Amino acid sequence: MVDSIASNSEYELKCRECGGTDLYHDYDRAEIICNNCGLVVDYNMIDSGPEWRAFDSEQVVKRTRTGAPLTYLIHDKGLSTTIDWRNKDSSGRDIPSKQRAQLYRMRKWQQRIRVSNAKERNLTIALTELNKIASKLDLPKNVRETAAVVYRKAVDKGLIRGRSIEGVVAACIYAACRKCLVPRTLDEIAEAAMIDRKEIGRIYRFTLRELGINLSPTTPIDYIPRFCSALGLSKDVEIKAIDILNKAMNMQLTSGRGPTGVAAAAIYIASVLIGERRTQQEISEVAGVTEVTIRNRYKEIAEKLEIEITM
DNA sequence: AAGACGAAAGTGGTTGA
DNA sequence: TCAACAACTTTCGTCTT
Repeated sequence: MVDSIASNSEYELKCRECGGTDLYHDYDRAEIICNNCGLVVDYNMIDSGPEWRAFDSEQVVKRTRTGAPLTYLIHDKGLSTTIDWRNKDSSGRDIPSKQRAQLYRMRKWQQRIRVSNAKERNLTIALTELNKIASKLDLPKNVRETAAVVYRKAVDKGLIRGRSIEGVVAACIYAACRKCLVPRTLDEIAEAAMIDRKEIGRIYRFTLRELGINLSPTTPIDYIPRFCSALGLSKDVEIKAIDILNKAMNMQLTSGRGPTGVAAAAIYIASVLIGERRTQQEISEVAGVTEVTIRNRYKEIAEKLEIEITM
């Protein structure tokens, strides 16, 4: 996330996904959210300005900085009161039996109010599921938040009815990964969520259409950092691979090709050129494509870019 | 022996009538 | 709804290091 702060230097912020400038600065949560497509543009930003500087649009936002951080990952955004289950008062003494009964009733109502209607209940289940899947995939927090935002929109639009909560959650995660430019393949998500890949894809397309979200197609470059680190390759290889991809994309060598296959081929070429060779099989495993595809792609690229590969 | 290569047949998804 | 189609996969025999 550091580089995104740097590249969006000096608050000339646009959503890097849809280009929208309608950004919601949530200073309480230290996040910037695109009102157009729901992307969590940035998080953990530092509010460097003094309290009184929030004078225009931010004035509606509460200026106080106290309280627990809000999060979209808890169904009530972390705002609820929780009543302790222990029968002790604040100084640790036992609470007399008369008041215990009252406390019991309070807890009961608290529970009822906290998860009051169908939507709340749905969110509770879904967000738990979301975190479970996201943990399996080691997804960073901003991706989870983005997925949660998308899911909330889906619930508001009533898109869940007729679909499984898990399926929609998986689709939201898939979308969030792409929005945040850390794409996972449908296969990876399907495995973590234990849902059929086709179903996730179907729900994904449906959700995007219904919510009017536009995602630019993933580029092979988005996959490079993850694949390289999975292969234990150095930054040099990564840079070289991205360099190759940029040239290849300029020459229209990537259109119509699966981005993972192209990324795998670029890494293969780069690893050979830099001298940190990985076998086609090793790369094919992390990229989720076959050696044959890597071969086909890298033949094309090497030929057109006139790169000599000596074994 | 491992890795790379490439032909051939099979598969799943998109497109256009 | 169906057939055509391109991309990709699987499989397998051969070549190279």
